[in-house]
Amino acid sequence: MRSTAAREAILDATSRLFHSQGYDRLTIEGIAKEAGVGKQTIYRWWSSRGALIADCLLDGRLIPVDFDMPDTGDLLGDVETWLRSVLAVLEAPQGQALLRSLVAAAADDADVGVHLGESLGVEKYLSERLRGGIRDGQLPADAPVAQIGRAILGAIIVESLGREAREPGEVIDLVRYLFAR
Amino acid sequence: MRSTAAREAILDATSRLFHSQGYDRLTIEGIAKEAGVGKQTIYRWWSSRGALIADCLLDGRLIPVDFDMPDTGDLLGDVETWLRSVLAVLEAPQGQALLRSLVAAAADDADVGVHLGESLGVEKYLSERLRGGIRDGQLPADAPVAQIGRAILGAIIVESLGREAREPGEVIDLVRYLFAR
Amino acid sequence: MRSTAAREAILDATSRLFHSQGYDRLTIEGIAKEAGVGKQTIYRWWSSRGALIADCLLDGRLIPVDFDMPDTGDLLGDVETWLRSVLAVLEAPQGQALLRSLVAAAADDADVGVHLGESLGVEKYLSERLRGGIRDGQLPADAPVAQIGRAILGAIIVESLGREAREPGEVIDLVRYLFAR
Amino acid sequence: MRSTAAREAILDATSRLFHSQGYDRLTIEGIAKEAGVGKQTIYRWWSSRGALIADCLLDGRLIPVDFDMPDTGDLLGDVETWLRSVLAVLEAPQGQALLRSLVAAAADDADVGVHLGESLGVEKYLSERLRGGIRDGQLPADAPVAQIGRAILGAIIVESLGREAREPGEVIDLVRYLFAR
DNA sequence: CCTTAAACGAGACGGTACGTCAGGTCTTCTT
DNA sequence: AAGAAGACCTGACGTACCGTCTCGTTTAAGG
Repeated sequence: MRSTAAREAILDATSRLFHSQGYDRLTIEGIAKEAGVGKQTIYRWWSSRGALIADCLLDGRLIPVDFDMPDTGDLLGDVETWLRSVLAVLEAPQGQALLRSLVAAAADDADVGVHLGESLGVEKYLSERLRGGIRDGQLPADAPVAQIGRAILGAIIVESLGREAREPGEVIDLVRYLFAR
Repeated sequence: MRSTAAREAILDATSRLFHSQGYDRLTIEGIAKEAGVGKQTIYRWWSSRGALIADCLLDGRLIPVDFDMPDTGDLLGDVETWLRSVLAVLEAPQGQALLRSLVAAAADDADVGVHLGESLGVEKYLSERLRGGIRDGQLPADAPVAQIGRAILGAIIVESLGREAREPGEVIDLVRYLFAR
Repeated sequence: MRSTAAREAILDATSRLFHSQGYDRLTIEGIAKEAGVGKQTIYRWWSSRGALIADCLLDGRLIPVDFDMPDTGDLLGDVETWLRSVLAVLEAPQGQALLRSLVAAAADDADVGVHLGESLGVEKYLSERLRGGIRDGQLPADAPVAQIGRAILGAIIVESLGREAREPGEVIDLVRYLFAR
Repeated sequence: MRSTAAREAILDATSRLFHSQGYDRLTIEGIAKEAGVGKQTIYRWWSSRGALIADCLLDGRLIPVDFDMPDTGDLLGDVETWLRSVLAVLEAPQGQALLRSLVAAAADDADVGVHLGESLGVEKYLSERLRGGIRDGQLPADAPVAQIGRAILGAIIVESLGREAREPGEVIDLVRYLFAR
């Protein structure tokens, strides 16, 4: 007999606070107060802070972007389209901090970890499109599709962890290098 | 006049506890007790938990491996040599957890972030070797060296965050793909 | 909803430690540990160490003596009865130290101060009995009743602060002098 | 080869801080900093905070008033003269707080205790004058001189501990009652 | 429709850790 | 040699959250 209103309020409060304060300042008490909810109601339905964030992630509340990707037949162009929508998130105010918070949450909690790449569209769209690239011969048959997806996302993450002043074009250079053959 | 004994004891305790308990369970009080030191002595010299970890990282206390890399003339072979020594860290017991703890620390704290790649030898050895690959024509002149380094490290990190049962060969496939042309 | 068990345990621990260690060695942490209680539970209900002691005082946990005083018609005799029960507290082991601790607490904290004389029966019994002495003519109508009470208690306190080896009869001499006319 | 300059500076700082902050906020570190002195220099010459205060007391740095008392032949008048100079201290700004701080220090530390009454002139002047009162027949031969002194001082202290809004005349009523016969 | 058990908000509870303050001891360098 | 400076270990401060545990109070089914 679970209250959907409470669930809504909790996930809402969680994503709001996650965005405004980051993962490390996110507390269950803060969420409960923000959501106007008792702490027990949170503990009743989620086993940990991580589970809560994973739920938000799955609901698309943390990265509210649609990473759907067209298949125009131009592999490099399509991948750049996807990449630009990911980079757009990072260029928003606090975008880098948001990514690092997601990474921190993913490092802390397995639930978040398994859903992080997913909610950025890596498996669903990027890898899928790469497999298309193999089918139509734009990529060699033995191209390690999943690894290439991880490499692109990973390069973005490592750059963010390094707090380097981002040159927006750099990851695109990587992508071009990956498919230039 | 700063006590070197205290500094030693603190960094030692920090790395010991970091390895045994991970970043999220690492507390200043725990370190102080383990090191037989007052908390104030820690706060006097380090501004945060992150600064402490960054110092351990620089001292090579967290990843006690030498990532020096030969230049045998065989680019792919040399990169695989480097990669294998990185993967060896992950295959040790708790290796994956160690990497995730490092990532969590890097996400939390800028000091750690800027030194993470460094202490895995990414800039110092890997990128340097790649530049050598450009010089001797094994890589095209416009290969984005730094990005390739981040991509390899990033793929490893993303895989670890995803808690995927590691197939040891997978990242090597990526490396081969990157240089196979 | 406040836990009476916790309140009981805290006041109990406080008075126990106050007796055994004195005011200056009395710590909130010590009380919390002795009471098997979290520190916050103390801070939630008492604003300071003094408030805690004042509460113990009001509950009769620090000076567990009944200072009720008969009215036999013999003013001097009755006052001596009261006085002897006060002196009995001082003659107990650590009695002088207990009084000094109470005085220290009263000097530190207003709550304790306003209740100190009260819990020794100065206002309730001694002053009341003196007013009876005025009514039946054993004291002049303009005798400063409250001041006389304070003088007797004050003489005891000053003597204790002076660490003078107490001659038990001395304060009684004062009382006799006060009423001999 | 003790430095008198340091001694001066320390006692000066102590009494200055004692007056401005009270006994409970008086710290050795604060005194050292205020005096421009190393902590060790304090610990070298005084065994405790109390000893320091007792020294200040003896030097007349805490109650900078001369309680010398004339002998005009009028016992009550002379005692009132002494009393008024004591009450003047209390009526100064923070006078009550100063007295309570002295009492707290006296309760904490025996050295301070034995000198408190003394530095208010109780033994030296008041008791002495009372003995004169016996000699010239204004007091009965068996009047408990020391006790009467303590009673007067004690009444003032108890009143101050009770945080009662002082009616300046009240203690004088006590004195009049004590000698009206 | 009415009861009745669950889910709920509120928040107290025993804990752990935080970052700070001061205690008293101990160099180390200066005068 | 004594002192100024201040690092050191210790222990307590008052606060923030943790996850668990009552409390009444909704609230939504099922009798």
